[in-house]
Amino acid sequence: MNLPALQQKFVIHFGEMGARWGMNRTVGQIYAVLFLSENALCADEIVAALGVSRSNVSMGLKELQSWQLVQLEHQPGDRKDFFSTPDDLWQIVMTLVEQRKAREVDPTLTVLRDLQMDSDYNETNAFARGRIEEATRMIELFSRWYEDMRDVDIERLERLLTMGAAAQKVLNFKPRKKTKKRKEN
Amino acid sequence: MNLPALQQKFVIHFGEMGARWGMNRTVGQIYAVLFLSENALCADEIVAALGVSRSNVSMGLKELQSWQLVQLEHQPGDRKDFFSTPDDLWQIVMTLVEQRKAREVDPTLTVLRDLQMDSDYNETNAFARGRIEEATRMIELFSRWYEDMRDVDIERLERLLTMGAAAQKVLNFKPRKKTKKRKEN
DNA sequence: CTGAATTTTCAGTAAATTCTGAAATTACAG
DNA sequence: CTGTAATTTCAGAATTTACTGAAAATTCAG
Repeated sequence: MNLPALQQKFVIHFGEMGARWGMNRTVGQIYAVLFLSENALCADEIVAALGVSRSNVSMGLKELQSWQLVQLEHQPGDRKDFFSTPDDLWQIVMTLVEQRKAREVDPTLTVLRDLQMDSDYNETNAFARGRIEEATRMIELFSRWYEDMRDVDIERLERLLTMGAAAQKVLNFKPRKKTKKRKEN
Repeated sequence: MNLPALQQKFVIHFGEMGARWGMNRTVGQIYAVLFLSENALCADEIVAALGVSRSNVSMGLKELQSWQLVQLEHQPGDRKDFFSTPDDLWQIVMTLVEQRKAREVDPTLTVLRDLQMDSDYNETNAFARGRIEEATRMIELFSRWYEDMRDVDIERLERLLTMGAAAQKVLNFKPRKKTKKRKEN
């Protein structure tokens, strides 16, 4: 890997995280390199930075495009494709959230609804039915909230988050539930 | 797999999702079986339901315990371990969020802070430094919000979500940003 | 068109992860 | 203690996923 030591740490960390975020290591690393770069980079520059094969970078960039996490641009008089990440970090976060919702929660909601349409849904034991319905309601609640919040911009977000936290504190006149799920390892 | 057809669909779906959620297929399936079961189950019952090896179930249950997603109990006069999921779905969701935060965002915050402590941080190019600092701020913002919201219960949450969404609509007197990140595939 | 530059595809391989069965360990009733 | 039930560990096998290099396809200047 051919990068200043500090940036390399960042890139390696994002590689590890990428793996936990449904991409893979290389994809995470490509993203990290682009994220730290002021100007858009072409595939060969990424190859040089990461020391992986050209084809791997090509596939990684395709993956990032499918996540809409990366922008393709062209430079005058150059035939190569150049890639960059949005300047606005908040937009990046929202895209990530949108994509993960689409990949992780929407399909579940679809399955849950399908199950409830199933002809022998009512044969299923009542407890399982209750669980399925409860889960459906919970996901729908979040989905509706997400739809409402989707386009909020970052300045407004800071206000809303503060507001939400304050509201929570105000509403919370009863003593809090004992918090037993704090981890200590 | 030895389960009523409808429950089997549910279990298989959660297996696929489990894989996207940093567990693996079997772990997701074990969780799904427990989630749909009114009473706690022992390992052999899970083996029977899923048709995987006893040792695989053992490892899966250990993993679920490390996520604190599963409770171990004992039944009078029985030496086996029995496992169940919390009755309260909201608690399950919060545990998931807590755990994913601990696995996906906290380590990143640590790395970002470390980078900024690094002796040659100031040698790093200004753009990259800006990105790192911006990312740090964003994660800290969410972390603080999360801390405030962590122990809210579900009835209160419904109010807060509604409130948040309403607040967002009220604040949003300016026209919304053009939403260009909706995917259509 | 032609051909050089660039990107993409893909079959095969490498690497990583998951799963199993057998053996080891633990837990506890008698 | 002893013996049996139950759980865990772990080395190797099976499966899945990631990566590469070579070949194919695409793009576009001339």
